[in-house]
Amino acid sequence: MKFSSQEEYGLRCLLCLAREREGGGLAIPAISQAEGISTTYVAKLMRILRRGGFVKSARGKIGGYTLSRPPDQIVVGEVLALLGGRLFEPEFCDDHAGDLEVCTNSTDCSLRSLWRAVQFVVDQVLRKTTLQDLLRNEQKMTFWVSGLLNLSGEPNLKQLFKPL
Amino acid sequence: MKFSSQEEYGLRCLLCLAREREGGGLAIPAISQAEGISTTYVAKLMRILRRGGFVKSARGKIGGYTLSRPPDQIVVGEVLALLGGRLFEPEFCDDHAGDLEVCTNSTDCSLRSLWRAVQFVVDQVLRKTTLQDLLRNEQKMTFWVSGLLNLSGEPNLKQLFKPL
DNA sequence: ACAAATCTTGACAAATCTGTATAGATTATG
DNA sequence: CATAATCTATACAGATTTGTCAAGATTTGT
Repeated sequence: MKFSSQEEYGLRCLLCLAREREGGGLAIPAISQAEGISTTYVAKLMRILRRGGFVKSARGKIGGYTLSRPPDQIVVGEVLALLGGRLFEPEFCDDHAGDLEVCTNSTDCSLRSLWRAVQFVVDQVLRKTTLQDLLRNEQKMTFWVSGLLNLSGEPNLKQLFKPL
Repeated sequence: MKFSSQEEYGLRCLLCLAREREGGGLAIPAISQAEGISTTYVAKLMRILRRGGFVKSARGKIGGYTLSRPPDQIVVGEVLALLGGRLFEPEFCDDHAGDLEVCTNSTDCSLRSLWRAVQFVVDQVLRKTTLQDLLRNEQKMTFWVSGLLNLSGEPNLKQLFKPL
């Protein structure tokens, strides 16, 4: 299970715009330079983000990209879903009918339940995280995340660093 | 963010073995038929699982594969880490020193913190899930997962089905 | 009208992931 | 020993993802 390149770089481009105060826009070359991605790749990513409704574009000499909404109203989970799809797609195992019906294939469906459980906990985090939240530095971000997870105090912080 | 094919099919092969009571083994053709995967692909996956220490193999006419340990001692998170790697690799952003040091690059590191947070909640689920747990049917599995997530009762169950 | 800077689009090449093919090594059984 | 069934290992082709290229369209300012 990995984040795709498109998810990582797309989100970085969006963060780049979020860092511009008062909705100031950026052109592709500026984003490219700031993030160290080629201009053509930035163009491709921004096109996806535009069609997903997260940014607006303007052509011409003073054109560029701006966020469609303030950073605190752009949910990271929705951005990642656009760039990389969802972990658990409803079509994963279609042998069942109804919302809580039990599937005929117990093997597939125990996987299905597991996939859904993972999707659920991931959404718990990503639904509550906005671009604005990602503008903090790492230390603040770590404490904030700790709060998200209903952890409190120093000892639990260490859990964030514990390997599997 | 997706589970890879290798993660899904590898875990299915392992589940196939777990379903054999009393550590009875299975040969590649049997697993292939049970899961609908080609024998050659099963062979490739089982090789990975063997080198990861999750199964033992025996060659010859009465050979085949068996789990190295009982199903309740095989942690799904460890299996998936072998088959598909980790979401958050420690090398993700190496510009920092020490465990709680703040990275110089605030952008990279807010992503780093986010990735780590997602990894953390995923591990919360996958560390507590064993092959034995996955042998339940979907309904039992859904309730069990609900307990894992500190949810309780019918209303919260619905959360598992809520889209992003 | 023209030029310069910008975004837009589809096609393309390179890298990675998926799944298959093939040849070989090991072991039980007669 | 011979055979048949098994696992082992590497190499290979197809599909997908990643990232680039090139030609075009739009807008500003002169």
